Amino acid sequence: MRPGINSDQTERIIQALKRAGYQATPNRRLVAELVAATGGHFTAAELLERGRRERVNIGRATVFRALELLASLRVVERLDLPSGSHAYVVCDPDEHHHHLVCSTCGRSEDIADGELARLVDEIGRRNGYRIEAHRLELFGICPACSAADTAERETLA
Amino acid sequence: MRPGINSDQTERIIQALKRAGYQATPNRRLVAELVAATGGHFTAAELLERGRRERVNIGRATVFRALELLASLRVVERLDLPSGSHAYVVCDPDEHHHHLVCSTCGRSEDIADGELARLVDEIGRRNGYRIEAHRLELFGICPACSAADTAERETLA
DNA sequence: TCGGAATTGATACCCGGTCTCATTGGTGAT
DNA sequence: ATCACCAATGAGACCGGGTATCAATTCCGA
Repeated sequence: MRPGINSDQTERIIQALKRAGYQATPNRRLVAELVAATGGHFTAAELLERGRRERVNIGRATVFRALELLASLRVVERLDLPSGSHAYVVCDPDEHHHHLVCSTCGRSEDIADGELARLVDEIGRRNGYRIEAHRLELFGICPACSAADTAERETLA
Repeated sequence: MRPGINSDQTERIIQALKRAGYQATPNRRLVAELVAATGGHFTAAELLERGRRERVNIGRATVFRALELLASLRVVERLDLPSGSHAYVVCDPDEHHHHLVCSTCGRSEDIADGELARLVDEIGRRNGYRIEAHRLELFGICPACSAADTAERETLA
């Protein structure tokens, strides 16, 4: 992990906590760091495991609570993978967006809503629904994994 | 429930099962009927409960298995509600589509992919991802619930 | 009618997440 | 510095949705 980049992000998360009136306790700092240290998605169980490597006594509930808190601040978002399981991703709390997730390495990109808003409006109008929320999730192979994949294929051939 | 409409749909589900080489057992017929009898989404637990009202000894696993089977045939799809819980909806197995779900009554409409495909392509290209799957979910208030809501509001006023 | 495969029910289990509750720690007013 | 109080924590029980196991049944084709 590149310290410069991630400690920035850690700090941003901590600030978000404080701004919302929550304490920046050591546990929450730890979770913030771990979250910031992943470029992609992670499960609660993974995070817990990583957390326990640094602070043995951190409770399962504490990790879930921290994640829930971060989710409520929109610093983190929970996504539903095609497999049916859940994962969390760090993301930009400031604007409505969607996620593009690499199914190989788990890396995730924020996608601006863009034209989708128009499309969603139109669908609502056409069906007479008052739309309250929408969610778009994209899954695929990221450039790096794509490259790695073809490289491997070539070595085998 | 209107027999004409739903027995058609029940039959379609049964046919799909047979076509795929599965037996149309009494249990599966029951599940098919129950599924067809709902206009909107339902949880596995609800379905089980309704099932037990008609056939006391139907097992929980059997219901889950039937649902899983129908899902694999794309007759039914599992969706992730904003609340985080899961629900199932009946839907058209023949073409890729998305769902518009009423958050009040649970009714659900199939939405054709339409322009979305183009948008998805473009996002993939822009990010260098090879997109494998995408999912759009819309939540809102259906016309009927909207109407009921304003009606109630007026009586109160 | 028979034999093997498919289906079933009961039940134990698993996993992600939440609840409870007693303890600990932090914070702000004094 | 002290104290009172609320926020946060850990342990562990609990819960809900779903799956695995396994023996008993049912179905279907020969």
